Amino acid sequence: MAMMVDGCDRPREEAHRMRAMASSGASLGLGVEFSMVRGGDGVGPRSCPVQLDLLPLRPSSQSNSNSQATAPSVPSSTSYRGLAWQALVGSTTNSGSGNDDGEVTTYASGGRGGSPRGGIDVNQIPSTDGEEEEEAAVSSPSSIGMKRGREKSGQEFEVERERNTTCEMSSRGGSDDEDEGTTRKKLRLSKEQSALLEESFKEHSTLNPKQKNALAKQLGLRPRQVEVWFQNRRARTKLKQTEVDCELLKRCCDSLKEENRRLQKELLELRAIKVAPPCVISHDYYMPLPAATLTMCPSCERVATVDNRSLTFAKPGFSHLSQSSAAC
DNA sequence: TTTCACATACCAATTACCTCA
DNA sequence: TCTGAGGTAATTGGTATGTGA
Repeated sequence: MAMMVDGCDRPREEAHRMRAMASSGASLGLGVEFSMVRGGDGVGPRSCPVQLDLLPLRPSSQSNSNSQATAPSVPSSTSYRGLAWQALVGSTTNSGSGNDDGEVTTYASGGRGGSPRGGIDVNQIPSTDGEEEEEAAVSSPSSIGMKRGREKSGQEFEVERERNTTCEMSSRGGSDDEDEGTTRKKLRLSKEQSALLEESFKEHSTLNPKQKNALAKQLGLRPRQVEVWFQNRRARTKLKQTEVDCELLKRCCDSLKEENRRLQKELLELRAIKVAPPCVISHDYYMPLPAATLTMCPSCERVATVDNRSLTFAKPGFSHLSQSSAAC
C-alpha cells in the first residue's frame, strides 16, 4: 500500500495560498447546483418535501458562506442556544489541563502539508493550556500553516515534530517506532466520544472556536480532530439527504411519466371525438359520440372511434385494427 | 470608496487506516 | 490467515467572506 510521504510541504502550501489568492472571487458555481436542491450547506431552508431529520435545527452563525448565502443569518450571540452547548462551553475552565497545542503540533511542520502523518498520537489527550486556547481554535490547517509557518523557526518545527513522534499510537496499541513517521494513524473514537459528538452535532452542525475547544477538551481530542469530525459528519448527513432526495425524485419522475401517459391517452381520445362526425340533433346543438364508442388497441394503446359499421381511427394508418386488435 | 493581502471557515473529493464478514 | 468491502478519520485543493491597511 502506498504510503503518504511525510514532510514539510511549505512550497505546496505557498502554492495553494497563491492559487487561493488568484482564484479568490472566481466562483465555479460548484455547490450552487447543490444549493438549489439542498439549500446550500444542507441546513438551510429547502423546498424538498422530504427531509431527513439529520441536522440540528440551526447551524451556528459563523462565517459559513454557504449557509449565510442561503439561510437567514442568526446573530452569533443567539446561535448557540442549546443548553448542552452552554454547559459545554461553560465547562471549559474545569476540564482538561495544560496546553491545547495539539493542533499546533499537528500542522506546525508545514501547515496543511505538515499533517499528522508523522505519527502523533491521534488518540492522545492533548495537553492544554487555557491561554493558548484561542490560538488553538484556529481550525483551518492551511491557515495554521500559513500563520505558524511564517512565525516558527525551523528548529521549533523540529521540536514540535519530535514531541509528536513520542506520542503513543493507541489506535494500534503500540508505538510508531517502526513506522518512522510515515504512516497515517487513524483515530478510533470511543463510544462515549462519538455519543458526545453526535449530541453536539444535533445541537449545532457547525462549531465556533470556543465550542470546538470546549468539546475538544471534554473529549480529550485536539480541536482539529473535532472540526474534522464535524466536517465529515456534515458530509455524511448531506450524502444521506441526497440519497433520500434522489429516491424521492425517482418516484416523482415515475409518477409524472405515468401522468403524462395518461394525459396523452386522454388527448388522443379527445381528438378522436373531435374527428368523429358529430351527431347533429339540431342546427346549434352537436352531441358528441359517447365515450363508450371509443375503442383502444390493447397493445399499442391507440384510440379509435367506433360506429356500427366500421372502425375509424383517429390517426391514419391504424386500419389494421379494423381486422383485429390482435394484429397489433 | 475601492483594492489588495491575508486570515478564517467551509466544502468536495480523495486517501488511507481499520474493522469485520 | 487472507481478502475485499465498508466506514470513517484525515488530507488536499478549492471557494467565499470578513477585515485591516
